[in-house]
Amino acid sequence: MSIQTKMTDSSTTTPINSADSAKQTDNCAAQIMGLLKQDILNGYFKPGEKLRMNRLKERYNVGISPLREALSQLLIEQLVIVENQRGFTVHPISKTEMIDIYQTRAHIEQLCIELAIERGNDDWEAGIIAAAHSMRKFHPKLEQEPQEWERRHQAFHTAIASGCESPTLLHVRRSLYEKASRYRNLWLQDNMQQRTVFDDNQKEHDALIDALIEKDTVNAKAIIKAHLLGPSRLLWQSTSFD
Amino acid sequence: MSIQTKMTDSSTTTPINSADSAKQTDNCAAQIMGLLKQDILNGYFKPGEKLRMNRLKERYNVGISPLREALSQLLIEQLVIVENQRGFTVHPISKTEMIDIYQTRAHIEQLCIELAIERGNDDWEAGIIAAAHSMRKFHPKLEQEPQEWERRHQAFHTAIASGCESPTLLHVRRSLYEKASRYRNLWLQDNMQQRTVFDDNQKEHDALIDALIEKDTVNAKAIIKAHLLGPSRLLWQSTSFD
DNA sequence: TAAGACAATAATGTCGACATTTTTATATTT
DNA sequence: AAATATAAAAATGTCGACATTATTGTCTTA
Repeated sequence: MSIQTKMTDSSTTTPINSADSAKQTDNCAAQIMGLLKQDILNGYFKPGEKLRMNRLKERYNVGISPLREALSQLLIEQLVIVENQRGFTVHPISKTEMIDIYQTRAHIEQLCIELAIERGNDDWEAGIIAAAHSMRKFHPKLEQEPQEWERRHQAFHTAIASGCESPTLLHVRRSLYEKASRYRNLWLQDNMQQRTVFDDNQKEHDALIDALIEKDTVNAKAIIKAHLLGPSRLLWQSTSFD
Repeated sequence: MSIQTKMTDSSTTTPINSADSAKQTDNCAAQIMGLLKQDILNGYFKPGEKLRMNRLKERYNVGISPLREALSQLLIEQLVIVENQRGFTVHPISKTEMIDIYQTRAHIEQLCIELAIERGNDDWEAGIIAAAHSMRKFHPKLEQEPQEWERRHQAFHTAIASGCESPTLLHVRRSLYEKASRYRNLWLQDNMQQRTVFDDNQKEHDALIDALIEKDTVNAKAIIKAHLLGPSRLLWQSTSFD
């Protein structure tokens, strides 16, 4: 019935593995880690919620050992916290932390862009154009499949940042993106209908591409900062939490 | 005989817990995580070395479960890697990765300083002066207790960076410092006798403090970059690995 | 009625055991 | 003798079980 013992039986694994990118080469704990991360980032497990082992066992159909491993990995990314003999808890959210994460993210993104303009070659520019095209084509279907649009949006910005050609810096960037996405998901549920916000987004994207091609570092950094921090300001002002 | 079942028996726990900062409030896995990290950073476990469970069990006197948990935590920090059904391995080192880590670290440190100069108050300046004094007083005993000097050196730079008042950014900074310390420890074993390097260090520290007090961001950023990347250049040129 | 002590319940953290897989050693064949 | 196939050995990854600890509910008492 569990994942790892019946690896040949596809009927039991598919309902779990079909959810997202779970490489078959990874062991059970790594797969659970991905699923658990998704559930936390998407808000299935609420901030501050206690993660009881029995419930997790039932949800993912695995034993305690891989669960503890998966939770341990999320521990370092500060998505869960642990207290001795009191189990695991979803990391609580706070307005101060959110502001800190978003501002740090803006600084890191600026750094990526600065280095990318220095080091980026033609392939880098081509990758940006391609990602922008992919995102622009999907713009009409924004309301229908928002998460696919978000995927392409992320791919666009990743194509830009990857020009820095620093795996270490990109690792930091990814970690911050994931932390921020918790707050973003909470926000998107309320503000998805605001189409105008996304139209402004599109204009900023075009301006950003122009600045990148022209290697205008100062302008590009200003645009990306506004692009990241602009929408989050709405969230800061809301007094829904903290 | 194990740690957690005989928590009242101090005779068996002290030889393990006395090694370093292992809070009694943490569970067994967290303590093992700290010890394991130390052993990897200090080079007890060599890069690329296979971490056999039986050996780890004997070394730390615990079962498999807490070991897997501890290793899972180090997995995210990229200190160990794991392959399905082939166990854990110490993350290998490479010259390209080292260069990337050090350069990223320099950028992050510059960012911390830039923000610290903006946001830092009198307490921040006082903390720097105090840490510098503590380090300077220990300078004569550098050869006798190099690791205590290193601790004070780190405390000095942390006092500076903490002025940015961004837990998220400081978390990133700490993570990069730990990754870099693997390479630094390998280097220190060979170059500890070079006293002149540390004397240059001292001059740079004084210049850095001056720039910080005068809120000379440009100068401070240049100094910290040279301070971080200067010594590492020696390591880059050595062809001892990769 | 409210506060505190005590018992019952539930949950956590670790170990040992078992099935599966990888690695090593041996034997066989050309 | 070298290469492949086979068998033995070791190591990994997961689960169930047990001791310890926290939490909840109940009962007593002021």
